Amino acid sequence: MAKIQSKRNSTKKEVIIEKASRLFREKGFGAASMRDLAEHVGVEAASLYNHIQSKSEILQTICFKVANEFMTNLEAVENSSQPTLKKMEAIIRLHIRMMLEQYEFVYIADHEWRHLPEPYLSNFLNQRRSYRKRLGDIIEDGINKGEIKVIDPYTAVLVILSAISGIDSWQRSRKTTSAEALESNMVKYLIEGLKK
Amino acid sequence: MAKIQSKRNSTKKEVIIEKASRLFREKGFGAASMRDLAEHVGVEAASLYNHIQSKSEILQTICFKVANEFMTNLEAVENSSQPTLKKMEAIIRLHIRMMLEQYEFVYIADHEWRHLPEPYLSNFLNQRRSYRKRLGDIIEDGINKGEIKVIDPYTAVLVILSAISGIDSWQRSRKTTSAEALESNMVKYLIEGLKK
DNA sequence: TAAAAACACTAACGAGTGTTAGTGTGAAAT
DNA sequence: ATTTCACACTAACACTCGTTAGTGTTTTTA
Repeated sequence: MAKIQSKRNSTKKEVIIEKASRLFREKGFGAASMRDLAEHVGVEAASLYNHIQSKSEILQTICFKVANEFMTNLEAVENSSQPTLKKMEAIIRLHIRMMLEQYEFVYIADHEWRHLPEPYLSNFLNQRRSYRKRLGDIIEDGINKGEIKVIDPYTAVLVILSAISGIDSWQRSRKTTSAEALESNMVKYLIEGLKK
Repeated sequence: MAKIQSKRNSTKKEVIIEKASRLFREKGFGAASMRDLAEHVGVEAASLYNHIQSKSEILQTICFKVANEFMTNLEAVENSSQPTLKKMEAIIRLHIRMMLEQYEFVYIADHEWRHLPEPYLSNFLNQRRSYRKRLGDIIEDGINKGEIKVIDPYTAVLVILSAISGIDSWQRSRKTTSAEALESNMVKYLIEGLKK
């Protein structure tokens, strides 16, 4: 089949995307060049095109991989029959874990989606809008059932998602805080704001 | 004195910076070109250099203008003798208002500082680190005085600042929510998480 | 072992980048 | 009225960009 598996269990295309994710985060999509990327992969720039179609295909792959993962999780939570607070906690914990474990990917989907070409850009934004809407619906449902405090659902979603995505700017400057401690501290703050 | 004031009370340099802030936000610093900017100003690209020294000078001006404004406010709050919760509310409200009223500038200082050249980059990051540290100290002080709930101060700062900076991705999609409502909803959520 | 497929290489393209040099022009200062 | 100064212009330089063509080399398949 494929000639090379540069690391076990990963095709060269996957290696490229992984290296690219690091580069895109550090420099931004626009400022990261294919020659830059090629050097990190250990190959000439032109050779990259034996594995990928374009620079923007890399961005698309990353953005939609992340979007799909969140969407899948959301559906699972929606279909479960936990109390609202537990649902929200599950979602918050997944977001934090994704942020800690797949940091580069999540960061790019969060900050570099602007550079997606149409029609992917619209597609991505639609998915994001839908995700937030459904998250808001869970909260609204909880309010109606009297399970959580009366609060503007959209504001709550905004606060929760933004707070988590802010971990990026924190993490590297506070290595003393362990991942578990950070997770539980954040959950505490964010869930407390929902409790009656 | 100066020949032109393209709008009353603003020099051409200020006009350039204002137009640039819009452009940098929409496209990102790297992807926004000087020829792009020139067109918005209504002038040829080369003419911009009669007013500014370089593209990156524009970014520096914006980033440090915002940083200084926040720093000045923080000092005022530190030197005041309100209870901790009032201090935090004042800071939160200023952040939200800055986000709503000087959106482009704040957004760029938040997202495009990466492209600052040294030594400005280090300088900016030091200021940011110091700002957060001092914010954390206010919270810690409040905990010691028993005025607010026991919580990890750094996590609280992270949640608060990130939540507010997330307004950008929200605002345009929810025009129905007025600025005042958004502000009071956010303050409610964020302050509630601090109360005993 | 021969044919085929996979993939890395060099060279180059056309377009776009920030920026500088040099020049012209009209308004302000003397 | 003349000099000075602010500022817009055109042209160009020296890159860098993503990407393609074409070729050689190595590995897999038949």
